[in-house]
Amino acid sequence: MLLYNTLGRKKMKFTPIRPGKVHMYVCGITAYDYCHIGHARSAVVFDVLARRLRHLGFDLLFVRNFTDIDDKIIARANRDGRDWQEIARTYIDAFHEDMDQLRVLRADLEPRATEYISQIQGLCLKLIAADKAYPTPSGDVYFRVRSHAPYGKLSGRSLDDLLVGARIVPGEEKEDPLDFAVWKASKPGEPFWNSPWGKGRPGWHIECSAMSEPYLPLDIHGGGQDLIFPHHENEVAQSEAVCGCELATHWVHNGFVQINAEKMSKSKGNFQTIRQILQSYLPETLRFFLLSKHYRSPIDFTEQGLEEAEKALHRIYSSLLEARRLLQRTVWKKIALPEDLPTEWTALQQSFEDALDDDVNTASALGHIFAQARIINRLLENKILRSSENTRDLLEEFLDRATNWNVQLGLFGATPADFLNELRMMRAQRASLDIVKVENLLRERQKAREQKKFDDADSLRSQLQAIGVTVQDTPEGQTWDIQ
RNA sequence: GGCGGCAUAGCCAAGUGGUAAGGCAGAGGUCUGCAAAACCUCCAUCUCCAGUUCGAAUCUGGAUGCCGCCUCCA
Repeated sequence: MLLYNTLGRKKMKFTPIRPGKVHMYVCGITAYDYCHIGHARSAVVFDVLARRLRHLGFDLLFVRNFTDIDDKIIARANRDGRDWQEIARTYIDAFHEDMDQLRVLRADLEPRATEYISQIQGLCLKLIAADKAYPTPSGDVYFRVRSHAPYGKLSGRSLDDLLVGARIVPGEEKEDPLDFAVWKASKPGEPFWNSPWGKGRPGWHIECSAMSEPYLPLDIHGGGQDLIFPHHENEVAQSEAVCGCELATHWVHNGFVQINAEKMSKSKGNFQTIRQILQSYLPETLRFFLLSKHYRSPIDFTEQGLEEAEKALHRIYSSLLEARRLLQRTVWKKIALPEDLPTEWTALQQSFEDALDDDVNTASALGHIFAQARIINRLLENKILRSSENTRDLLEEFLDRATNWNVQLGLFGATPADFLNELRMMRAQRASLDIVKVENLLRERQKAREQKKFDDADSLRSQLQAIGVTVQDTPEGQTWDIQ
């Protein structure tokens, strides 16, 4: 498969270092608040990559860490008057709840920074021994950036470029403004661990170097694009300074979720949490929305986007529902299908697979799914072909493919009738619809229709339409939906 | 200021040299007691300019606009 590599800035054929085995490390969250949809995107993107790698037969070891000690966690604990460890636990649990909803599979290993304190200190010692880092009188340890020639190779920056933008804080004990902390002396009242340099806690970047160390070299290292610099650049420097190998051969970075064409972030305060969105939309809607654009491009988060994702899901699930219904038929006839149809049918699924192999192009892959649904719908509509044995075979294959899509994308895996029902309820809730009133009107209309009082029936339909409900008459009776 | 990315129909969005996937919305038609859904048909020459090429949305140069990173951030 082709995978874009930030290191080199082009799509490259993905070949694991150890034949058949893939080590993938993705930077997880800092647990100090509920996850927003930016976190959701990153998680969903790497979830699909993980699913794809497994589908291709790779033995995948997927590691996603938690940062459970950090300035923000401490700040949050102080603000809420809670213990910092409790804060971290709370939001790690919330992360799991949210991600389970979004059908993001758990990583194989989910290490937490505080479980790796001794390894972190060990790394610091190695860096100091190699002259790559130095302690200061106040108990900080800094990485000596200028001692590491390849620094900047991932983010494509030169040290001199960086220096211009570097923040120079007076009174710091750094040898060079570019140096960054691998170990920070703790301030009074802050959590600390004893260390050779006094009481302190790890710097952010070193945590990941310590947690990924047992699995080096990594085949894939991932995270959001904002982590490229400085986080990943610093990780590269730390890890490669001591491990004698490349930290990772492939660097994969997902694009941002934007609001009004601007980056959504906590610092801008324009973020929406996953749980806020899930109050109004189904998890699968959000997942579909996030996968409807290529993972490296920015995606603009809008209500309209979610509603379109909803309609798109509705289309596929309706198709699956009708396919299942027709398959209940017991008598099938020998009727040939149009000549080019089987070829097209096979090609579409191949295109789906090819799209995923081309840098995880989920947007393209989804397009090929819709094209398949159209073929199915066409057969379902055709009064002659719908009773063909060949159609039956295609319908069965369609359902099998949906299972495959579910395995690889985490979409279309629900029972169609259940999904459509949940969707209707979610839409009813958004419209603050009085379900009891709807059902009463439906009953009246049912009666009117049975008595062939079509004017009354139409009037009731209008009333329902006025409150947003669209009624459909099917052979099984009335159904309704909200547009 | 340095580094990087993006610009495709009314909206969303694939497409990295061979003649524009898909979704939403819209128009006409089939089906229907009437509808809805579904199906059929229609709906773009790819920001602009200049190059390379038999041939470019796709490559090169330039212009314009938008975004990101350089400070915590998925």
